[in-house]
Amino acid sequence: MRMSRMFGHTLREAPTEADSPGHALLLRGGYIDQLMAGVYSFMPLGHRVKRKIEQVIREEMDAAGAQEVTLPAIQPAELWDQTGRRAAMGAVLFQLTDRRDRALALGPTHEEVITRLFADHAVSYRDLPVTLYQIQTKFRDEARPRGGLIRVREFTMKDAYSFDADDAGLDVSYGAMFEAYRRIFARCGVPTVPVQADSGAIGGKGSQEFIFLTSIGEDTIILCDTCTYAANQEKAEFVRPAAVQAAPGAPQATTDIETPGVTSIEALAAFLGIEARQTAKAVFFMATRAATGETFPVFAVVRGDLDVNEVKLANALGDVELRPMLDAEVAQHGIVAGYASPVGLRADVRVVADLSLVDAPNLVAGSNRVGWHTRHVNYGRDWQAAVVADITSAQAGHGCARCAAEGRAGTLRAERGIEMGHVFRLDTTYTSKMDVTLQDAGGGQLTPTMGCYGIGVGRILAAAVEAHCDDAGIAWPAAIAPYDVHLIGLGLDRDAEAAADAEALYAELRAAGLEVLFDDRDERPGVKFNDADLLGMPVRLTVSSRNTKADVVEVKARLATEAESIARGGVVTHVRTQREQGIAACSVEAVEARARGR
RNA sequence: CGGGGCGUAGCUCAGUCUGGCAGAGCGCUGCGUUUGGGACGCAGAGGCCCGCGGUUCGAAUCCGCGCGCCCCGACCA
Repeated sequence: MRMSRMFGHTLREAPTEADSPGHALLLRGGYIDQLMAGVYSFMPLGHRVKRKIEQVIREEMDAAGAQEVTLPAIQPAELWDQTGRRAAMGAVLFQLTDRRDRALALGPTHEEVITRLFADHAVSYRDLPVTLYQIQTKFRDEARPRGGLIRVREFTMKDAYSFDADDAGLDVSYGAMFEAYRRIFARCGVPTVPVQADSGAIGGKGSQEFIFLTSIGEDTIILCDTCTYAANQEKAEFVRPAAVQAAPGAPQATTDIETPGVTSIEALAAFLGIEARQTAKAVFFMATRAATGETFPVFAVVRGDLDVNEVKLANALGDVELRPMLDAEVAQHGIVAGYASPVGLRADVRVVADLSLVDAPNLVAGSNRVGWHTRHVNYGRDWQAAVVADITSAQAGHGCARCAAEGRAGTLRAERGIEMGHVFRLDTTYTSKMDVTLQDAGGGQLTPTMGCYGIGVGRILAAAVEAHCDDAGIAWPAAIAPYDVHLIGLGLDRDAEAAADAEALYAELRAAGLEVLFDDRDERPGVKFNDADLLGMPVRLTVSSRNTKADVVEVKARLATEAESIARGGVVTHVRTQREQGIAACSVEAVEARARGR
């Protein structure tokens, strides 16, 4: 491509909308353009990167035995009613009506469509196993798009769906996708860590996310410093710090103490001169059961040094949506905010206790009257919970549960990260809701078990830039760079010989199968060098009068500090070798080694 | 959905408080000089000052109502 003909210009200053270094570089380089909140165009350079990422994905999916399809983006809304997800998705689902007033939706994901397609065309166990995938535009009306290409409302996603006869089959399909994902992220130069994750609204029995660890991430990831345990904070298990045990003898009798104006755990601990873990903390929610629409109050109790984890709490209650209780509802249920107590609660309030409370004696809890707390509150003796479960979040410094189970001491740390891909064991969640059965080998019927596997193409692009850039610009991983080589011609309008040399080299490189961005513009050298650094092709070549006279070409890898002169005759081979080395550098081992080490 | 900020040239931003010719730098066009890390001179082009309504002799500027974008939070497959 001749730069003199390429659509789009580089910017010296980044538009103010840029909110990360990588996003700024993509905007400055003319890779992407924002049309509205969370909706982007990919300009020629950005489009090329996107296509290359898709190609990597396609190759790995095909190699894993998956078959590519294209599913409709526009779908009947009633399909979403069959699984109850039209309601579950809520406002995130883009909905519209056609001219006959039929309710439609723009696909945010395709479990329903693929399950229908599968049901229509698979008839017996002999059709299993099968994995189908597509690379498609998804639509999600996110409440708040952010982070450049990270959280957007229209985006390209690769989604794959596996169908198997049984759990053992699902394990094989899931494993194949998991390994393909590791290769995809590595080849694209994006370091990721697989972490245990909550399945969320998509349902199913367990899932793992591939996380790119970065300070601009929107998820909190918990990692062990000793073993390989890693999990999303929504899901992470941990060893609770020990409770302060009672002095020898039985739990003491409760006594009320006056605590004027003391409504937070910190204030309470300071006021009484005790630790936060010697207190009980209460948080109240309204829960709505998704299946029935039934609404009920929830009173969550955790030890004072821990925080309620809403995802875990919702899971402990089973298939509910939670929202914080309004002030009026708090009063209506006889709860005194700031001094709430699990002791003597009304029967219609569902009490859920964290595991940390069961063996923590003599805690200080609220008295359920303004200005008073109660000492020596004990679970079992003074109050009971409908559910006792893990409903608190792991935090940095907590113990690693896996290490503890295996007799080691591991300490957890917390980092920010972005979800690049997510693999789910859906089990028969969708096939049973949509009533899909196949004939089995024995003349009976079987309900296939599913897996689903997603990757955000735009997120890979954005993360690749965040992971590979410097102050001057982008440094693309070899496999996804828009062009393999950036060929700069200096002073070509003044030197016909150098101009002919540059043209010849441009042709030779292309004839050798390399993709070349040729800066043939009438610009000063500084402009060209700076644009080359900004745009970030892996290799830069410079042809100029003095190089042509010496029968050499200057070569510089994007991140190298110095250029080197090599004989004109060896340029094509040299570039090809550099490209191969660049691709080899993105091995699974090399990229994953980088992933945790940030 | 709650809180905050911002909408003026392709980009970055002055001008708004205190109403009175639509501005600067970069970028863009032409000519000339220059030419190895974002040159210089001369001459130009480019604006629904987010929109609508109001106040006023007069509104980018003041008032009201919208819309859009960004940030923090809530939410997030």
